[in-house]
Amino acid sequence: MIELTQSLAMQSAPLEPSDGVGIAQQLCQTLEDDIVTGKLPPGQRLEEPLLAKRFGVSRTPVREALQLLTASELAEKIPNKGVYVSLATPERLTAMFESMAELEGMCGRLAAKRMTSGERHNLDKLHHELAETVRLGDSDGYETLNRAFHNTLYRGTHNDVLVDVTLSVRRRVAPFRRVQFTSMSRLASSHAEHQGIVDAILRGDVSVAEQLLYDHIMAVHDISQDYLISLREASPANDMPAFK
Amino acid sequence: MIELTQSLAMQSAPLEPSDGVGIAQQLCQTLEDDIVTGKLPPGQRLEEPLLAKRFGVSRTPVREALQLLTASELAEKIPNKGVYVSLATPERLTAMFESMAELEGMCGRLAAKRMTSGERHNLDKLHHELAETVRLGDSDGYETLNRAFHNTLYRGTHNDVLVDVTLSVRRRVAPFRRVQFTSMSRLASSHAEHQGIVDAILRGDVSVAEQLLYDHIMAVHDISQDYLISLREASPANDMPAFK
DNA sequence: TATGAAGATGATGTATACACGATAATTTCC
DNA sequence: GGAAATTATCGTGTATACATCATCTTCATA
Repeated sequence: MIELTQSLAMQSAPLEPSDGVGIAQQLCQTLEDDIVTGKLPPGQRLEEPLLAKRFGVSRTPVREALQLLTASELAEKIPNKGVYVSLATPERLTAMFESMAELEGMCGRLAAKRMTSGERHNLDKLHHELAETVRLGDSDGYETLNRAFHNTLYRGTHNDVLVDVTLSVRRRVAPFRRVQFTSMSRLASSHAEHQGIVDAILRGDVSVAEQLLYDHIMAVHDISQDYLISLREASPANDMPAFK
Repeated sequence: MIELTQSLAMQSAPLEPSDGVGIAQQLCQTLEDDIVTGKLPPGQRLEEPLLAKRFGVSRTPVREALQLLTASELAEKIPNKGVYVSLATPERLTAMFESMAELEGMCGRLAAKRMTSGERHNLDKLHHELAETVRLGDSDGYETLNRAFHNTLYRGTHNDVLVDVTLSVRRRVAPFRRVQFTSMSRLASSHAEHQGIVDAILRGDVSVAEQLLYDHIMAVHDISQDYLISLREASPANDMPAFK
């Protein structure tokens, strides 16, 4: 628990406001990364004064960043009691992954119908680049390219709202999707699943694309569920205050 | 344009902070209502000092409320240039309704599979209550019950995340869904569509429930699209500043 | 007269200060 | 000695003040 407190209290880079965007967005991005990578574990309290001191800014942009996190459901705000990193129960995890699987399937179905030949070619190219990272065992590279692969699928729907919705859910599950890439065998099987997906999309097979993408996400769910349960057995009770 | 400015500048109820929740949430709710009802038209600028004066509060909770609106995509924030009520092009409208239709269909499919007998009974009861409002021509009552009807469907999925996502998209399309209820004939046909949906759900017919719900939403899309186009013909150019 | 630059005006972005509420520690009473 | 109440401390909620940026006006110049 000590290093966690340090990660909150320790001073970070000055975070100049002269950057392209505002301070709050940078803060939000940083906190989001820390949540996804596990530096800020679920249930962790996010105190404004501490964060303000850590980043060398006032509470105002910190509040804004915390509100952004809350809006994307990565954190929960309890009135007069502070903001906490969202806590995942096995039920919530299942709900998140099922939603993600449904959305991915939906995107795949629409993408198989609507993608231009250029977009289909791009998807195929990404798929081949992913093969390289699998061969090298480069899990970081795989994660990056994998994100691009799925993004391409989403955008293939040619529906900006659907892209937004899907991305918002993906951000929510990101902290739990990530664990899969630590396993090399999962890297390979993930890529194998992609193969069928790409084939289905390239030939415009909407129902197969939908089904395979659903299964693709649900496979990750099973892994994450196991991981979460093993975590909760290790540290039994997480004491996040309930609402009122 | 004069009455619009007034609706922003005119002082409103004092908005005491002693209420159940914070000031920002109340502000957000009020502004959301004003957007949905059309008092604040798309493209309208939302200036913090004006709103602060109108509600008799400082800029801080106003900023928070505007950020909440921005998070739900009802408004757009342009750095250093202010917050504006989201502007809908026909393309965005179609994207929103298609997403909504897909999500409703998905919810209907899962609800048809998972609803308890009690939940199915509730849905049927709401359907019969809706019949009453149609008979009376009570469009306000219909709108309220209709919301409850669809909410029951969403919750029937037993997936909180999916409920959240669906509700968030519904809030986004709300300003454009609303116009349908001004037409009496639409009230009747909407209710007629519900009949088939309820039947499919009660007998657990997943694919028919999904398809009928998709069509049900897309019917509203057609109406809204016509309405939007007629609007844009009336007032040609809406001058919302572009990003940079 | 048209055009462009400089100043004025006002809004947004950020920082600081105060008020309220919650939690925790200490004291007091049983 | 233990439990309940009171006070102390700290964080959140709100208000206000200052800095920065955008826009509009105005005046000078071509």
